[in-house]
Amino acid sequence: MVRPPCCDKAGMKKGPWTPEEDIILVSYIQEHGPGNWRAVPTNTGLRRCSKSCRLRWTNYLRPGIKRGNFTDHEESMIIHLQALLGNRWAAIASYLPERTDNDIKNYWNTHLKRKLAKLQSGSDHEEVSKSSNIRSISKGQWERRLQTDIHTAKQALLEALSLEKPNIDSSQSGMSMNYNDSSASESSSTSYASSTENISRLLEGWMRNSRKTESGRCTPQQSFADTIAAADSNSSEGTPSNSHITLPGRMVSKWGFESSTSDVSQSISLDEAVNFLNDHSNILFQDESKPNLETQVPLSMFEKWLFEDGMVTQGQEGMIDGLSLSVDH
DNA sequence: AAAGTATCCAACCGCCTACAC
DNA sequence: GGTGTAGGCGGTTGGATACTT
Repeated sequence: MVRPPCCDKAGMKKGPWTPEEDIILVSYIQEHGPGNWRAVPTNTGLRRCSKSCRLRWTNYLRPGIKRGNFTDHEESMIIHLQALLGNRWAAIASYLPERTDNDIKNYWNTHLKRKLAKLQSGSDHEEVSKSSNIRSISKGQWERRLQTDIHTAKQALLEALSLEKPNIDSSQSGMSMNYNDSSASESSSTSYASSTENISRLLEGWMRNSRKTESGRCTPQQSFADTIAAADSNSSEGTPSNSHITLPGRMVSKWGFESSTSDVSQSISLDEAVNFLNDHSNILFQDESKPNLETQVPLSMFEKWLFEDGMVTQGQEGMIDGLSLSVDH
């Protein structure tokens, strides 16, 4: 039996997403929420397959995604988790809430794999191969253990968390507002698809145009060319602006951008927008696929449980240390 | 400056699983 | 229980960019 394609491939567009497509998708998701991807191309008129829409959202448009360089801590976490879980990128990504599985996978394939390979062919080959043996032995044990214990452990940790909630740095919360986000602003790529902040610039520009055209109404499509121009001019300035906001979908509605047929009936300042985001972040992101950070097991606790309880008792802490120390930065 | 090579990463492909009927 | 479908996942590709010669 041959599986039919997820959608009719004929007439479906492929390749990089355009700003307009992104806005249409974001606008649709703000109205309907993520999910039911099959209906997205039909309802939005996007000539994209449902999978493509889902991927674009989860890997790029979804709020809370951190882009740019991986920190040392993130890097060591990936190495540790990959050693324990294998190439289960989605599982690994669940412990790095701001990173997508695709990002982690790419980072592993392009950076970490090479680093580890370099290490393995290094001078301390003997020690490395010893660690590799330990790793191959421990992986199965740990997978089993993880399967059986992870739920219990998480429950316990969540209970502990509910007693003393850690202060979550706003810069690390699931809500990503890219103003002052150095990692985002670092990206100086000129291609549209490589920069999330372009979406915010786009929307910001669109808002500006909305105000400008309030008296003489025009459709989003009509003002789109101006918006692109505004985004481009912002982009060329090079320095990040405090007004660059990565907009979750529902925000767009608040500002009046509903669909191609909607009127531009509201306009608010960016400060107001930030306040709105702060006030509504719990609502805005509650149904995202990524876990809420408040319900996410903190990495330090997870690591502690993972490595102290297991590795130490099995005399394997050297493996992890060896791996993390071996990663030259 | 131009050509060749390496690297990065967004997006696609195909397989698998869960679920509805 | 069997079948069809949607969504999720990991592997891979290809275009763009960066770097080297």
